Amino acid sequence: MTIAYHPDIVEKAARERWQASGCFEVGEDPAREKFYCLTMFPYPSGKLHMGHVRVFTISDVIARYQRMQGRHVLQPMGWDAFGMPAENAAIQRGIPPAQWTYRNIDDMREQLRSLGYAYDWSREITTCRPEYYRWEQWLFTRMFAKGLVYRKNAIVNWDPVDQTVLANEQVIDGRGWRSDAPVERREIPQWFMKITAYADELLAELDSMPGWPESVKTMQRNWIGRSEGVELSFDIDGDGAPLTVYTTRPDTLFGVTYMAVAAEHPLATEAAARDPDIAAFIEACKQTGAAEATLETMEKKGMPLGISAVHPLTGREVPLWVANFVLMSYGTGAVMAVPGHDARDWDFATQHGLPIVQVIAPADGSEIDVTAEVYEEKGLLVNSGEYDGMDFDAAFDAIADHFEQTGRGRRTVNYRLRDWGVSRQRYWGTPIPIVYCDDCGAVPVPEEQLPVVLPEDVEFTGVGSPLRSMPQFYETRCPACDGEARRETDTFDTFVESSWYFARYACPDASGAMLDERAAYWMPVDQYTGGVEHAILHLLYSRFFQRVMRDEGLTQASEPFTNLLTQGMVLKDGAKMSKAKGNTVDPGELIDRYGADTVRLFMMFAAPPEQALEWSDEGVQGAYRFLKRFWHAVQTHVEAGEVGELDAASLGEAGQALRRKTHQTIAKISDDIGRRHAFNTAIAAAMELLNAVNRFEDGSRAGRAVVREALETVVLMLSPIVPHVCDALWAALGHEGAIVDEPWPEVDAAALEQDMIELVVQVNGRLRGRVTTATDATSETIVEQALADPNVQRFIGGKPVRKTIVVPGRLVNLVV
RNA sequence: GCCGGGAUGGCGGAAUUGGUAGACGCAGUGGACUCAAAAUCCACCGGUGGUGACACCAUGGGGGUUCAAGUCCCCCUCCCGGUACCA
Repeated sequence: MTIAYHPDIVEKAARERWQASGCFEVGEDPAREKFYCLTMFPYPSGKLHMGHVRVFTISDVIARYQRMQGRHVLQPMGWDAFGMPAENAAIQRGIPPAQWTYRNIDDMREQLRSLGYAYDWSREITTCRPEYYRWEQWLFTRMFAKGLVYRKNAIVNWDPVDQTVLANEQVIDGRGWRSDAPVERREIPQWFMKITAYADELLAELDSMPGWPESVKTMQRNWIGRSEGVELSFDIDGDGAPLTVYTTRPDTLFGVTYMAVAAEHPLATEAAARDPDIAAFIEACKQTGAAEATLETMEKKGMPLGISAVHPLTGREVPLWVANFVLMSYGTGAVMAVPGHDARDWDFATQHGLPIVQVIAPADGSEIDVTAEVYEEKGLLVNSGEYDGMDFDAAFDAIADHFEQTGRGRRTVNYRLRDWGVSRQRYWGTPIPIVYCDDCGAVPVPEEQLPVVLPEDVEFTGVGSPLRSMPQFYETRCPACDGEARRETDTFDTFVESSWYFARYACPDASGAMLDERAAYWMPVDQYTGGVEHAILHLLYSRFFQRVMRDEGLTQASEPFTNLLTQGMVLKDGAKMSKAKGNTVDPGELIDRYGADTVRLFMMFAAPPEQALEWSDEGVQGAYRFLKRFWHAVQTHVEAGEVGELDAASLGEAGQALRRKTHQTIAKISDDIGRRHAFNTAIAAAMELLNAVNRFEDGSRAGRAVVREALETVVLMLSPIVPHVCDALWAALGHEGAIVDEPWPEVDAAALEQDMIELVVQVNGRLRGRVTTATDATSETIVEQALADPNVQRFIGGKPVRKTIVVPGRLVNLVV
């Protein structure tokens, strides 16, 4: 009687064994090759969701696989614990954010344990703890000293009813999510980090990061958006100061028919003082959210300011407009408009009846009509005076030279990337360590006074930050002059915590420094896994912080993550699983019913990791069914008794075939997991091998030896994916040591050898037959055999064969 | 709007470097076992025609390159992610 598969018993035993041996808790071992495997840490929202299970399982499979490859593997876990949901929960349920967060962490840690991840729990990090964020505050003061942070006004979404700043997410169709009042753009002073100081390095290094997906690198390049252009100034009629604009297309300068400035531009403000209609328009521009998607998709509107600029080359006057699509935060807040050769300018000119002139002609001499359709390609200059006939490069240089020589402009490199605004007018975050003094200004909190501790026991009403009504928090003395002073009540963007946590896992208990020498051993992260939604912000900020820490002498590496895997979302009924849509599946319930291995197996089998995964209850049952078959196959094999020595030389044809399949599968799965991260096809290959074992009928001692090799191979290779059941099956196969300490199986090249091979025969590229030939057959022999096939002859139909193509090991194509 | 990604049977997906489209699994159909059901096992399983061997059609839509295209190029549609205060 075989023992039945009881996942609850098997999984509990395996986890107890791992815990007792402490096999996943690692110190630093310079003699061994390290492998730092990291998952983007979760926000403790309350319960583990399927998206978490997916990303953690992917990472765990890689960690366990690398361990079997002999590497010294670190896989830590922690909590991105600050953030808005805790404040929302506090408003809705009257629980202080800290209490809500710590409770969630405890719940989620238990759920994570039930999934059997190979974590080093001794390194757990929680970002809302003062012992963590004090180093973030410390680094900020270091950056302050180096001039890498500064304060300036920036635009926020303002809810005029709730009297509070709104996140973009809280603005729904231009209205506050709670008050339903139309939001306003408002300028307030905020702290910025100079990420642009590293823009060139962040961009250049992308070229030498082969371990990152091209798509992510492309997105980051576009986000940084380095452009080479010219800043040039237009005189304003009357005697105002000249208006400076930035353009990447100085070759189109003669096509300027109007200029446009942002609503916040000083020239617009001046005009508004004269003209109430303009004032009203600017006011209307401010009645909209600050998100880029909102600004770029809204209808393009504008008004003439009633003043003109003087074209610096032609001397002609061009009208000056204020327009809602010009961004104050990019370039100079003003643009020269070339409607003939810029799509946005073209739309605006068409709408407002502004002239459109052609100044670029296609290099191939074809005719275009820019009044009918915009032409944005580079070409040859026309209607451009002395520059006529020049191409883009020649015109760029000639015009840039002219402006530099006359002192009216200069070549400039511009970035789309903006400095990182880190101030948040929220409570549940890291306090920004600044004190404001009437005499000394903004003074950073000295190191010995850190951390500035966030009070956790607060009354949370949702109207403004509680810190602003806590004099015991904000009343302080100036660190410079000891006079009366006021603490900053804004907190950091939560992206700040997640921009350096990966390094802190190396030394989570270091009390005297942000990082110590252990970081030199573990950094950089070898494999980083997380959602593609973080492709730009989190990953760019982390690359920035890594460099700031490097320049502070805390770590050597410039890049924090050597290899990056961005996994897709978990969908159900075609939509992302979310509480709002009510289509969530609770991992806990499934683990109770089928066990963690079934959930892990389904997650890894249902789709490749980068792709969106469609949830399927039936698919989970299929995974469970496979594990039962797997279990049964090993148990029946073990019960059949003793197994002989494997004698590869004397095997029959069927035995040889099964051995070949076993070793082909080792090669396939090693490549699938190790190189391609194609866990779904790795599992499919394991299933195929198990199917082959089940079909294999030789019950002799020699036959059972081949079966044993196949089964041990499958158990070893599936152990990163379904570690609990493999732990039990490895023991069932008579091994005393734990499977987590076993090395990955190796391919026996001799087992792969084959005398005969089947080739496909095509006629004119279409499949017409198959031939079996010797593996080393010559092209002539293969073609001869192919021509002997009657169906092939039928399609040749007596016509002469014009060409034969032989693809070794695959096919032969006869062209007639 | 802009940037990135995606679309293959009834469903999830496979096809790794341009070389047999549909591996593996799910669902379904038929059968075995059973008093019965569940579980398990076996067989079939893209569409059309054909008893069949086979043939034709088929990888979101349209065009192109090639002996050969799901894969490369051009154009288009729809869906997803990001868009700087969601994490």
